Amino acid sequence: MSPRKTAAETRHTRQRILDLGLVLASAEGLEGLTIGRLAAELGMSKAGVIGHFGTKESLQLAVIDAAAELFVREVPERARGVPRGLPYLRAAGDAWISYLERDLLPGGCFFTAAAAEFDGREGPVRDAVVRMSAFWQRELRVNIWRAVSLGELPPDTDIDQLLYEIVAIMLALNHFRQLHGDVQAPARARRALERLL
Amino acid sequence: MSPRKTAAETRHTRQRILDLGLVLASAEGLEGLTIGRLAAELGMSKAGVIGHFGTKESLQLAVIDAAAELFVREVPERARGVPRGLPYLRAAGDAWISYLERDLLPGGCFFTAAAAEFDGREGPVRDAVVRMSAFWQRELRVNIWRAVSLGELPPDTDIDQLLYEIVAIMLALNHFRQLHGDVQAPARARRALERLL
DNA sequence: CCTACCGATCGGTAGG
DNA sequence: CCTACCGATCGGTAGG
Repeated sequence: MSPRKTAAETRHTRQRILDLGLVLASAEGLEGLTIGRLAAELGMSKAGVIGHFGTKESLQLAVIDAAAELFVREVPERARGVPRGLPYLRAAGDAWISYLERDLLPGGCFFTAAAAEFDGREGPVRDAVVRMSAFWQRELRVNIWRAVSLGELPPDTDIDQLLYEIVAIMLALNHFRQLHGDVQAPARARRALERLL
Repeated sequence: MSPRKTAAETRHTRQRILDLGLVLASAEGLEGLTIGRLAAELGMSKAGVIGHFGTKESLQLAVIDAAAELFVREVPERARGVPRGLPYLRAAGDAWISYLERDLLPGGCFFTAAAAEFDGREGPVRDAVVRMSAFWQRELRVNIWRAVSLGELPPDTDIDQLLYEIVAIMLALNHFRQLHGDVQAPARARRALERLL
């Protein structure tokens, strides 16, 4: 009867926009993501694209959410069921390296790119990136703490120092892989992580 | 006689453009750097700005050169005269941390930001960023090799692994400082570096 | 170095 | 979801 799309079709279109937005934003940045380009590549009008989100900023926030979903699916979900503490840290670290190694997004780790892009700015987009980054670091920190409590790591472990060094390994993996095309970077990351844990 | 500017004045204007361009690009990215904004903040016309460079891409390349000059002045120059090998690595590492700690540019390390922005693209700008990054890493690598040769580091040292971990420390310093405002990050970087060297 | 201007694209809106 | 349109800004040029 009605030419209107069903709710399911609307959701599907929205997801198509976000899937492509994630790919484009990882390569060109969240600011370089434009409504016109999304529309052209999806065979839609600009109004059709932005209608799902209202403003470009809302679109950027939705893409960040989509990136977070991808990361959660690829890293913490793969360590689910593993005992908290050192085993969890090792499983999550392996999943994290594997996630970066498989190049799921053309621009590498979405959050590394977004963090570098927005660390000098202010506003809701920066805040969302900070929130996601902080959330995952809290998750790691809790597990480091537990590993120390259980005696899986030395009692004099500096928890924030170890967290710093784990994050450093992953940032470097993304850097060497994306900028220098270094195929040995995942092996280096694994070796560095083994030494820490 | 002539209303034309002298060559010295022209050079001075060009340098003013580059100085501001470096500040703006570190915060908003090399792509976010616009000719119109530079012109407005310098009280010039757009034609006056772009006339010094020809195209935006040439302007971006000139800003990269200016960033390289700043880095060289702040890091390798400060380690000049220090014996090559482990002493040089320690001096350069301290200067590098100090450079990031003093927040000389509002967006943190220019090359870290530029690397993340252009690692998913192609062209002369990306190539220039890769070249600068590779140059400095070669410098570090030579000194690691020498430190091993001189017995300052263990003979079984994996040179590229150590280089990877040094770069990782600096990437993390920039990340924690810029994104999370972590004032303890420089201390963490120093501690991690001491453990490596 | 300027004014004056170009076509292209930006994010976004009105109305259907 | 579309067409048609808006003002603003983009990089860049002509001519002086």
